[in-house]
Amino acid sequence: MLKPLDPLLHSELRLAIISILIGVEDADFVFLRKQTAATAGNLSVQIDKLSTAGYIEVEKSFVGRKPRTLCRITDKGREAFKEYVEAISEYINI
Amino acid sequence: MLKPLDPLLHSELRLAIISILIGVEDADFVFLRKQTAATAGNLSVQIDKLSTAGYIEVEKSFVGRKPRTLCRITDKGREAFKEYVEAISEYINI
DNA sequence: ATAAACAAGTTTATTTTATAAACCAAATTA
DNA sequence: TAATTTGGTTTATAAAATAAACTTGTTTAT
Repeated sequence: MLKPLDPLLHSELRLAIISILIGVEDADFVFLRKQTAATAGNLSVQIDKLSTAGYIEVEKSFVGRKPRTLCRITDKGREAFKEYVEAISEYINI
Repeated sequence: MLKPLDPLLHSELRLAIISILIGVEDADFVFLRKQTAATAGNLSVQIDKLSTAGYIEVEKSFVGRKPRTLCRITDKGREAFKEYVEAISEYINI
């Protein structure tokens, strides 16, 4: 039987966010927006879901006088991603 | 930029169906139901979507007096699956 | 100095999906 | 012959994704 797919990660935008964050120390909202080409609203919502689940940490600050939202993957997020990769591999490895 | 994920395949149950069908000549409703552990209603709906999209062919007949719904992947479905695998690989290959 | 445009998000509303529950017709079993 | 099972479909509900509208503050042009 195929492994179930973590619904939090089985979402195009959230998976893209995690995929980006896993390769870098951290990334801010503006960078994620450019990389994913998502609308700001959608990105905001999905960052929130990942943060609520504890898959990423979000740090809000100001750079000069502009707000800045920094995102970083957590150990829990890394582990969830690893499991997701294992699971989906079953589906795509014939 | 990450490739977009075909929304028709980026669904746990539809992906499972295609994943199964790609490895066999054909499979019937009962078999798919056992393999996926999906409810009959959900399976019925998702088979319909894949069929409407031309990703699978559905052949209804009777065996003795019991109805039988046979599913088989099409070339279009095979091609879509191949592209989906290429796309999602970008997300999961760190 | 002030109006217009832009930046960085958030909130709310709408659309789309997924899923389950209810249903149906025919066959089988008790 | 009544109840249950089989093999589904249809309809209703819950959840998700997405877009549109809004907010707060900043920069630019007049």
